[in-house]
Order: sequence, then C-alpha cells, then structure tokens
Amino acid sequence: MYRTKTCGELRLANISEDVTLAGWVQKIRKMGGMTFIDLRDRYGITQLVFNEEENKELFNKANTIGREYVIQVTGRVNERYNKNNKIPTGEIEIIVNKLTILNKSDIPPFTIEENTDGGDDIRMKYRYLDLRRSNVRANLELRHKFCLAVRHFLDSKGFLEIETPVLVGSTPEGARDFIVPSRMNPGQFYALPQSPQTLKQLLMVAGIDKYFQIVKCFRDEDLRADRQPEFTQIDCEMSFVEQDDIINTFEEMTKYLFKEVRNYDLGEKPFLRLSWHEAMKRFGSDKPDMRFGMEFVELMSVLKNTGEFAVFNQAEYIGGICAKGCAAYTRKQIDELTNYVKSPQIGAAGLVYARVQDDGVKSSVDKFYSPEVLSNLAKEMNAETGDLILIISGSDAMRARKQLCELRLLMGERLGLRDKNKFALLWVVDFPMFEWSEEEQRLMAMHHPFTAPKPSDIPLLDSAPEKVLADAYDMVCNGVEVGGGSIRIHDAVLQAKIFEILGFTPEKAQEQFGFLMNAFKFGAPPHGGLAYGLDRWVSLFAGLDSIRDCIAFPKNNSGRDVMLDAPSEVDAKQLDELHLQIDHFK
RNA sequence: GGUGCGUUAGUUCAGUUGGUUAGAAUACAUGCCUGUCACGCAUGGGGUCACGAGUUCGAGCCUCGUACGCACCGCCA
Repeated sequence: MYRTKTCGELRLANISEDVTLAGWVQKIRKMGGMTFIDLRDRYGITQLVFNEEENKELFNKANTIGREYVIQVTGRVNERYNKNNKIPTGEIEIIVNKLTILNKSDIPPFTIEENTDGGDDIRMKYRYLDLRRSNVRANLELRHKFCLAVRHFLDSKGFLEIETPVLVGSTPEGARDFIVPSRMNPGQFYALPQSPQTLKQLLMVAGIDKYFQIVKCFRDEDLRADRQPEFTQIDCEMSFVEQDDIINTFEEMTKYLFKEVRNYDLGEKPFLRLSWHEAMKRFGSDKPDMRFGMEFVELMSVLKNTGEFAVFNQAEYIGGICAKGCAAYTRKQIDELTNYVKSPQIGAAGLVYARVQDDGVKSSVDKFYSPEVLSNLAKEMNAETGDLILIISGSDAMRARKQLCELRLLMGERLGLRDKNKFALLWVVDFPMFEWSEEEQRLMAMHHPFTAPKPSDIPLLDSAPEKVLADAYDMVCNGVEVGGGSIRIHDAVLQAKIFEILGFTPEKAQEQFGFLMNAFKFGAPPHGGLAYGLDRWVSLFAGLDSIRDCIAFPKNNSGRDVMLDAPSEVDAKQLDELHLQIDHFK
C-alpha cells in the first residue's frame, strides 16, 4: 500500500498514529541538524521532520532529494513544537522513520505555488505542473461540483442525459465548422458539432420530452479570453413548453447552482426581464452588466439644435451617462477616457464631458450652449453636484450606443462597481428574428434558423421580416452571456419559410436540413430549450478573467495546444489514406 | 483580415539621452545553521537582450520586416 493517509487530513486527534504518506516535495528547509520537508498531494500539505541526531542515515537521504520529487514516507504523527495556523495540518508533523524515493524530478521551470512566478505561456506548456497548484486545481474541483449539481438538479426534474454524436454533417449557417475527412468515404467530410441543436430537436420528435447533455461543442472561429474553439455546453431541450416554462425551469436551476456550488443566495424574486430593444436603449448591449446603474439618458431633445455645436446638431443619437462623484476628474483622466472611446476598437468620434459643480455646469462645449441648456442637461441626467456627465453622439444610433456601452463598463470598472463577488442576473428576451448582413447582403438568423418567431409576428414574415421578434432569450450574468435558447419551430412548412427568408433555395434547404424538416412531418411536438456555457459559468463562480483557467488543457490565442504542440502536420501515409493533398502554396 | 501592447538569466521583471564589463528578485548549486514553515547568512554559476536587415564611430535602446505571446475589433447562428 502506497499510503494510509493523504497529506490533507491529519490533525491533533491523530497524534502518535503510525502513518504512510506519498506525494510531491513542495519545499525543503534545511536548518543544519534538522530538515523540514513539506509534502504535497491533492488534499493538502503535511510537514515531515528529519533529525540528524535521531537517524543520521535517514537524515542524509532526506538531504539528497529535491523539489517535486515523488516520495513515500512512514512515520509517527507528532504534535508540533511550533504550530502553523496558516494550514489545516499546521498543528502536526510526521517524524519520519522510513523514506522511499518513488521518482526524481527535474527542477520545474516555474514555482509550483499558489502565486507562481510563471507567466501564462510557460504554465500552458507545462500545464501538468501548473495543475499541481492548489488554485488551478480548485477551479477544476469547482467545475466538477458544478457538473454534479447540474446533473442532480436536472435528474430530479426528470431530464435524461443522452449523448449525441461528435462526427456529424457540416452545416453552413453560423460559425465555421471543424471538418474531419472520412477515409471510408473518399472526398467526404464529417463536421464536429457547433452544438447538438438539430439532434436534440430530433430527440424531441422521438418523444424524449426532457433532455440534457454536458457536451463539447466546436467552432472554428478566432479565440478570446472567454472563447475557446472547443468548449462545453449544458445543452437542454423540453417538449410541450412555452417560453415561460423554460425560463422558470432554468431560473430555478440557476438559483440552485448558486446556492449549492457558490453558496450565494439569489433570493426568491424572479430575474429581471428586459426586451432586447430596451437593453440596447438603456445599456447599449444585449448583455448588460446589471451590477450597477449608470443607465443611458437620451439627450436629443436637450442638446440637438439647442446650441451651436454642429456635431450634436447633425447627430442621429446623443446619449449620456452620469458618473457619480467624478467631477473632480483631471483633464488627464478625461483625456484618457476620450482616447479610449476614440481608439479603433471603440471607434467614437469624440467624447463630450460636463462637470456638475457648485457654481454650475462646466463642460467641454460651454461656448456652444447657454447655461440654461447645460442646467437642463444636468437635470435630465439626474446629475448632482460632484458628478461627471459623459456624452457620446453619432450618426448611427446603434453604433453610438455600443460605444457608450464600452464607456459605461470602463467607468463601472473605475468606480469599483464590478465586484466579482456580487452577481446580477437577468433575462434578455424578445430578440429580433433576423439581422441584416452587409457582407452577405441578406437576412441572417440572429439566434439560429430553428428559432420560432413570436406567433403574433408570423404575419409580418412576408411584409416586414426585419420587424419580426423571436421567442428567444439569453441569460446574462454580470455582463456575460451565460446561456441562451429559444422556442423552436416544429412545423415543416414554417421551417421551410424561414429558410426561404434566409436565402435558401428549397433544394438547398432540403439538402442541408431535409432530415429535420422530414422529421417534423412525423408528429413533432412543440418544443424549446436552452444551452448554458459551462466554462463561462465556472469562471464567473471562480472570479476568473479568462475561461482558460477552468479548463484543464486549454488552447492559446492562436488555437494551439502548446503542450501537445497541436495542430501538427501528419504523415504522407495518413494523407494518402484520406485521399488528401496539401497545397503548400498559399 | 485588422489594432494595440509585449519578447532581456530557469522564472518574473528593471535597464536613464544610443556610449566601458547588461542588473534586481526569485529559482538553482555549494558552505554554515536543531524548530523552520516566504527560514536566515555567505559564496557561486547562469545571457545568441526573439530572429533578420538597416541607420550609426557605436544599438538591449532608433527604423523596417518576420516569428511568437496577450488583449481587443472583425468573426463567433
């Protein structure tokens, strides 16, 4: 037997017990005639003691080992002479009488400690060492608990977890597919699923009225801190439900998860629901961070054509936010904000500010407006003395709102209003069914092509499809889209019509989605569902800035696994078998 | 496809106006030390300043290009 106890469980109650431990050498402290070794495993750290006077041979052996060696020790649990109240095992130590070196270790390239000296790059290359660190491991433990709680909750509600295939057919709508060549079908390819969307709908047709799956999904798009090419969804679908049934079910699940996994009480009240239009109007985003207010105030009536400022007089949108207590911002600080909104990523033309002071409103556009107009501005903004009003305008209202949204988030950050230990959830509902794609010069599904239009809007499909709202909903937590779903189309005729609006010929729709529309002819029940982004949930719960640290082996910015050095070239033989040739000329 | 920032010791970083032998911390090695737990003290080794070109009497530092990393825009139904 390699061990009788772990490195995290011994306490004063175990004094005088003979135990065997195994683990990694965290730290060696040589004091002359005495050596202390911190032994680490998944469960904690236990101090080992070697005394030259008591056992010189063992003492000498202990002094030959190095950091991250794997050792096994047998000894007696002893109450410490000097206790360490920083660790749970700090009141005891092991007086070692037998030491076995199970494996040596090279010197690790970075320190295996909670606050490592290693940067992201080297940690990812040696991820198996990084995962030895307690805080990274804690993220994986949290992920495990989250999945357990999800399965427990959904099982208690009668959901079945059913696996769907990973090798499926390519679909052109949506993200780029990862494709996999088929050896047995030369020239043909599988695709990895962007989500099991159509498969779970077929499960509904099959009569599995409550389905879920914790499932990997794949999208061949550029990465971000919160986006990986392979990521995990908690994919759910229900039959005989309306939007409220789904919202209620998953609101209950969310509250349960917060309580069970995060020990956070979301209260009894239902989550706030905002229509997409309202969210865009008040926050400039379809995933507003509701931990703080600073709502947009539209200022067209106050500032357009009430003064000589041409920029505002020509604007299609003027909106402001009120930063409480920021009137004392220096010119330099305001310039920073201006440069931020003018950066290419944000793209605003400029930033107008107004300080609300004891002696009136002082703004960057004083010379264009009368004191009365500026006073109206402060009143409209609900600004008090000491506040700073920040205003963005533009010829494209939607774009200007998005710019103001970025500014709002920055000010929220600056004012410490985005507390990682506070959670604000809401549903964004009533998404538009379609949005116009300039690139493709056609309407695209805002959610996906299987989303049902609101029944009352179906007549608009012919006359004004851009005005049609969908029975689609997103769950948003702290400005992060953590889940989304919709009521689906279950009628073959309506589904065909949607494909037509999306620019599919009947033949093309049949070729790519015939399997689904055919299934709808055999008694498809009304159904709908939702998918949660597991990685995003766990990183929110853990307070991480990037989802990478709650994924055991993540990809880097370029979609590479730097530990495995993947992707990589393959043998000519493999290519031959797949009937593939590489064109080396780009 | 684009923007910004970065690349100097094993690691994390500093490096002044372009000027002698490129530093610190930490890690590592050696020695001393019997109650440490961020142990302490002393000594030591450790550098293709990412790569390539250019400017210059002289480049870690300036210019251009390339590669790589991070963040973001586009993209992500």
